[in-house]
Amino acid sequence: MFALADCNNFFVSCERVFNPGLNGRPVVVLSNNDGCIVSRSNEAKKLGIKMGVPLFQVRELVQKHEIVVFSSNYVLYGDMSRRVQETLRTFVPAIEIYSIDEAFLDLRGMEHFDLDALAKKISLTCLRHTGIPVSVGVAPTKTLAKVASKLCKQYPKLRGGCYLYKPADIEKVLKTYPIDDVWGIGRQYTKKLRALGVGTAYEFTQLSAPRVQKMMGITGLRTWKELRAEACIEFMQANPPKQQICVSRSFSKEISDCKELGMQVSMFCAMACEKLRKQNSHCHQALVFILTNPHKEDSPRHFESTLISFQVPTSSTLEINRAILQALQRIFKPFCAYKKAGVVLMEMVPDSAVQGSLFDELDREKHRRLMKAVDKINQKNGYSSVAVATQSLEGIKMNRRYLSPQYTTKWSDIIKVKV
DNA sequence: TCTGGGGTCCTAGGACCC
DNA sequence: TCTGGGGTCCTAGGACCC
Repeated sequence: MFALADCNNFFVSCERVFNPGLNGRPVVVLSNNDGCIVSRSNEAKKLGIKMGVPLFQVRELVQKHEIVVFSSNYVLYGDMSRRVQETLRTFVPAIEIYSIDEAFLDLRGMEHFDLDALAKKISLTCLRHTGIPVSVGVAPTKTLAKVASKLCKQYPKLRGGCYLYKPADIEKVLKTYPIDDVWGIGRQYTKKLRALGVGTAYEFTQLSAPRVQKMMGITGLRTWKELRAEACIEFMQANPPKQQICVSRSFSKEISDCKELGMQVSMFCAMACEKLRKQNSHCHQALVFILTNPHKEDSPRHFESTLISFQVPTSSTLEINRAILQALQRIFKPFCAYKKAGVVLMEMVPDSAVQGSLFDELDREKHRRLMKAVDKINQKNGYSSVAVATQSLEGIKMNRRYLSPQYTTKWSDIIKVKV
């Protein structure tokens, strides 16, 4: 058996923990740059606010119903996520962190426990310890555990925990479960399946295996098997190092000045390199890209990227930054208004497997020690206490009009309680 | 006026090798 | 006149996830 612990409306729930006056009111949280709605309270969902819509398209609705709006506060959400994870770890030997608001729990070998009671207990404990409501679904496969956790959200009677294992129960649930809510079935497959008259998860399980494989490949077949209670998506306790690391942002105002753009890109580069070192990797390649606003029809559109290869894999911010800024010079076009830029690191190798070169001119040991010191200082004293001089000192040019305090990570933002 | 930011896996087809 | 058989690697594109 596997469990999925899924935080309900996670970003909104984080805001509510420190601002209980928001309970019962419609609340939404925006993406970076205050662009789109990425988290909604149940009240906001009921008002018809869709996931991912740009804020400006629902402005009227927001005003009419006095929907409370927040910019995304990832420092807060990251910290709350860590607290939930730590609570989960106290219940099971192994958890797989699937995303900022979801984790799978390995319950293999725990079948003699009352798993329904356990699920409810986990949910209640998370709420008590962190203030975040969590839905815990337990089932024989990961895909069915996802189904079960969704049931918790639909039926408050379940008190946050649902154990779905009897074949008859599974069949009953799948018969009313919309196909597009199944994990692994996205928009394209939904369209194809609906055209075949498959509207529920149950109907999908009734197709033949070869037909499913032909239409949706091996991944589709896995989903099909999982819905039929045959576990085939592995439980991954340790998350493997990333094969790509990307840092990119949209800007609040378009940038036409090469130097100014360089300062932003330089900062993305430093952020990406920090992530790279954190997972103990070096990279062979780096890519920088810049683009103009694709939504603007009348001004010149431009997307450009360039790839840099390093002879010897590197994780030095200095080396990568220099190469990236040179590359940026080559692709930058004057008279273009750039709306977004990013840096991607690729072709990773572990620190321990770096192939050196006889003709290397860089003192890599010196860079390594310097980067280690920089990371340590920044970790202790806060983000970009020490930075490359080409980096922007003002941070990212980003709208964050509705930002909440950093309640849990900044002394001055900690809530004061009056006695 | 205003439109996010990260990732992964799989497959088909082309280039190339012997 | 006739024109093999087996393999690998790489890339782009398409699907998916949160």
